[in-house]
Amino acid sequence: MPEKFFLTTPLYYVNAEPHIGSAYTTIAADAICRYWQMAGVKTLMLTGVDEHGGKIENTAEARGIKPQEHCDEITEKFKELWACLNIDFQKFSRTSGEKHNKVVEAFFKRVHTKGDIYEANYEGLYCLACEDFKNERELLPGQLCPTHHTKVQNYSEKNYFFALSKYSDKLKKFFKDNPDFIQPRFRQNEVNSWIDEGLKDFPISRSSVKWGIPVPGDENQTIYVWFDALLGYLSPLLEEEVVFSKDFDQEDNLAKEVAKLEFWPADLHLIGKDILRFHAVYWIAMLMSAEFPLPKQLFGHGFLTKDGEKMGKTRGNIIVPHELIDKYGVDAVRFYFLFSIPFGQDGDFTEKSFIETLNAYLANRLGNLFSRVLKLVQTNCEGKVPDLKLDSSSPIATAAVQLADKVEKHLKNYELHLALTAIFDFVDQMNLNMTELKPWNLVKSEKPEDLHTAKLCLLETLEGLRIVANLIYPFIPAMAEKMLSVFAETLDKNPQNAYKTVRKWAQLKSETLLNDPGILFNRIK
RNA sequence: CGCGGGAUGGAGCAGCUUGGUAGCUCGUCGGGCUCAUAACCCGAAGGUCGGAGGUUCAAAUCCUCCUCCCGCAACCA
Repeated sequence: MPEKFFLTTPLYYVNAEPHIGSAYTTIAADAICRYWQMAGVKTLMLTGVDEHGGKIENTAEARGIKPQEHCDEITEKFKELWACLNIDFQKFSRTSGEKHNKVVEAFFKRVHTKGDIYEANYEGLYCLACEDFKNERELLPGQLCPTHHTKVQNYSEKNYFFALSKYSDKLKKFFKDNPDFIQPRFRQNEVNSWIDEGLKDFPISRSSVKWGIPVPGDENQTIYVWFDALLGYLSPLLEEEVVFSKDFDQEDNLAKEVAKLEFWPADLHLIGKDILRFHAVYWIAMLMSAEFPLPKQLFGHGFLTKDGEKMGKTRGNIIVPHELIDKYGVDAVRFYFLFSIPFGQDGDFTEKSFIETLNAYLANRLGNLFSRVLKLVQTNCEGKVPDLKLDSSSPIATAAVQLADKVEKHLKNYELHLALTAIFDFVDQMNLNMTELKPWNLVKSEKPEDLHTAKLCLLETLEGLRIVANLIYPFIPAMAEKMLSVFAETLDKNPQNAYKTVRKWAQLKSETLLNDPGILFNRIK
């Protein structure tokens, strides 16, 4: 078990309202963090927004409002969505804040002092209509801008460059020495090939963008968004009085403060595969330059498609998180994405398979098992925990106490879907066990030993469900709480305390009354 | 030869790292049970694992080549 766990989601770009992709990342992050938190690890989850850049400037302008207003609005939507999705983050990072600016300035100065920032001319193809540089590959034949169909021009501007090329060998060695750093492992190949192709210094300032952090000592340029945004993982951890103190950006002060931080470096940067380059190459090199402690792991998950197609506004096939939540509930959304997409790979969303999965797992298996056992306990045991001695060597008991280890193993490997699969294998086992023993028949028998067997079966199932409820909590907290409320009279309501009993058998107190939670998850018709 | 991922019964996927006669969910068909949310259980039909070669006693799993799909390709969030 780790000593502490600091996880970040990407800082989402506020160019548009939150979409299902951001929600997916954040749900996964939340499940991972909730697990460690429940297991007693000191945990910090950071999410937030990335607010600077020319694109935001343009979007705000198009809406006829100031960039800051636009950012504030979109930021609220992100926060609201995280609340709806039951996301339990502790830090929310915004890159438009004054404190963040100070941190970025100090970082810039530090890297500059290390000799890794220099001025040079950036030459590129510029589209006057877009007011933006274009990549040769995206141009139409004849060097025409793809949006404006006008010819782009050669253009040269003075920029500040980060000396990325200096770090090729160091990065190479770092990834070689830390083979588990990039997750899933297959993504390491891609990173290696980027480095092998040769890393070029890249410009980290823009003269055309106003909405950004001014380059220290050069008010005509702003710092490139990525250089700024990545530091958003750090700035919220530093205290105000430290950042705003007089000599904060002098000498090694920033480094000293970073060294003092309890949670730095991040144990996991959870990101989408699209921004792997920025994290695996740029960010690590930036931290190397500043001589700050490096993160422990990077996980690049896959992308979601809808009905086999890439989602996009132009295609009009975007999944709006709120629509799904309103229609099916938070846990349904959380469960589907965590369970039915092998974590790390791309996954497809179709409403049909969404509904099928939820019905099969949440309603037919878990929900139904709850219903059947509680009904039997109600009619045959006066709704109380049967007063019997449990055998801790029965198949159900054995599987139950081993379940936590399985779940934890998969969680450590970020195999969230397998963690859930393990839980449901156990649920299946209990369903099957009941079907075989037929307690509903045994209770009608004249023989006392039959009645005993029946009640023992019910008690075992209750114990098993107690463990399931605890272990499934990080994934579907709301439903898990509903399950735990059944045992309210006999269990600690705090998930952290309840979790302590997850590897132990026979924890329910005899003769305590069980609450009826009603239907756990309604079948979707 | 730019890089990476994928191609497995009707649909969606797991298995491939550590080779040994293919597994899950949904769907279909037949049966059972009745405690339960038309649920649960059993059984059946259905795949020679994209194609071709190779290594091996043995390959979905390792190697080579090919085809098709998707993503990325460094100022793109």
